[in-house]
Amino acid sequence: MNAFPLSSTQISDILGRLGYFRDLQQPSLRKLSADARQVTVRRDETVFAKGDPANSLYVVVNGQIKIFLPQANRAEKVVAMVGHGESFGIAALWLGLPHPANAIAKSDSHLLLIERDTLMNQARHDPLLAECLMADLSHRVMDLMHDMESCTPRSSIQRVSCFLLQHQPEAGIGGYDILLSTSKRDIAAKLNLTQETLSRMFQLLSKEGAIEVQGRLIRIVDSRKLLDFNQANCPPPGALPE
Amino acid sequence: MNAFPLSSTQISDILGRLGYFRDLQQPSLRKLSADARQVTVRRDETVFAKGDPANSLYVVVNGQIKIFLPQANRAEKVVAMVGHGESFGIAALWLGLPHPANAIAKSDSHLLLIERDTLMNQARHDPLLAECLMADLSHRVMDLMHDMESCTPRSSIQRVSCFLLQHQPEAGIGGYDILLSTSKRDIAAKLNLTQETLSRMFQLLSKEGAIEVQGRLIRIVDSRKLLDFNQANCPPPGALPE
DNA sequence: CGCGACTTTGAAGTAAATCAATGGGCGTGG
DNA sequence: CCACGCCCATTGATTTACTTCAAAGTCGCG
Repeated sequence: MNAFPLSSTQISDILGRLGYFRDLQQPSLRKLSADARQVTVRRDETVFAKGDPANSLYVVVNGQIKIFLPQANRAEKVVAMVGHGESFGIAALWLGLPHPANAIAKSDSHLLLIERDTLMNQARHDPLLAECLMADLSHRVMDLMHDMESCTPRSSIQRVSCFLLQHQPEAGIGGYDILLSTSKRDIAAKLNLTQETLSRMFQLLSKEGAIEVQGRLIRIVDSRKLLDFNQANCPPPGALPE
Repeated sequence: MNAFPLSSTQISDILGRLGYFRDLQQPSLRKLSADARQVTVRRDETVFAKGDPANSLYVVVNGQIKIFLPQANRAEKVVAMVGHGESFGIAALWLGLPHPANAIAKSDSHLLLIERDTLMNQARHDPLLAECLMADLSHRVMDLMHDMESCTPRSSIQRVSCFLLQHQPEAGIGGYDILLSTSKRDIAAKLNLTQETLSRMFQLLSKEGAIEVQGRLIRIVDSRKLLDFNQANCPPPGALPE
């Protein structure tokens, strides 16, 4: 994890274009940039580990960071994939607690680090910043809820169909495409499945004519069938209607 | 869900004593209380369902609310148990999104409802309130991460031991007591287990001398053994008699 | 005392993990 | 341009841990 010297105004520039802080005013941006630094991390490099103190907010300029919980048996539960313009590490930072998960780079990445005190002080002075952060945290909560929803059902076919349905652009019954944000191995880890099981489920859904799989591109052909798989108690067709 | 008329100052009083808003100044409290209302919900009554619009923040004065994701097969995933002085519904509220989960009363409860606009406006004016809300949301994120950690491991014995270890007061190896906040059925639903499996795991841990169970009181006798169960790839060879 | 809710116990079936090996895609280097 | 190695994905065979179904046992409370 190499520090990368950039002028404060350069950093302020980058920050301002990041969507995350899009609505912020110049003075606030400059304050945040004052002692911010940019770092580069290489693929597979650890940004922080579970239990590390949370001293700064991480904003992803480019690349991709994987947030995951380490588990026994070398398994891991993927919590989030963080990409361009998104941030991570805010909850632990705000409470002054150790990080609850690991963060490693899936590809070479550039990150901006904003110091804890700087952020908290500025949030106290700028309601707009506080609003940004609230919105970010709220999104995190909603994401985690969706995650729970897709990784807790008993059967794997439900987990997978739930996941695919969550990526539906609008509540409708048309078809749509999903480009997986990461490898199927990591998607499996997000759904609490093995890659083998995920593969088999994709296959099953393909055979049923619900989806088509081409590498990382999943084409949802018939979302109604997905709904059936999601709701039904799996195999017995029409077993328990109410 | 019956509305319960209380004067604004009464509500302000209650709010101020709630820990949640402990640090707030009087003027802020009064603003929030202005159009707040108190409602009573009876045991098993639904406060809101997944998909309902989020119009207000809920603060629990007394009683207990269960937040859970409905699943196929009548199963449910318990996300949180909310008790005295805690709040729920903030994430969806802040983003103007529908609630991601269901909320029902586990026992007769009194709730304070604060309107969305009131809360957001006041947060813009009072940095202290914004801080409170940030801290609350951060806690929610941390809780959800812990939840993930305890409900995702493959084996049920790991789920249970992880859960028990998370309630350890300090990082140490001494013994301690846990008073379950709700029924074992709901605890099982939180860990994504059936009540039967949870019961069997408690039994196993008791036989191993790691814990003692007396109703809702769990006495952790030897947390090191719990750690073993948590880390090991299930039963260490020979440690699990038939 | 007796009812209902919660919990425990038992027996059986199954879905998913595990282990193991093959196949495909892609970049590097010969 | 092909050959090689690496990583990711797929496929198959086996095992077992968990759910499910069913029933008995406990606890608390009117």
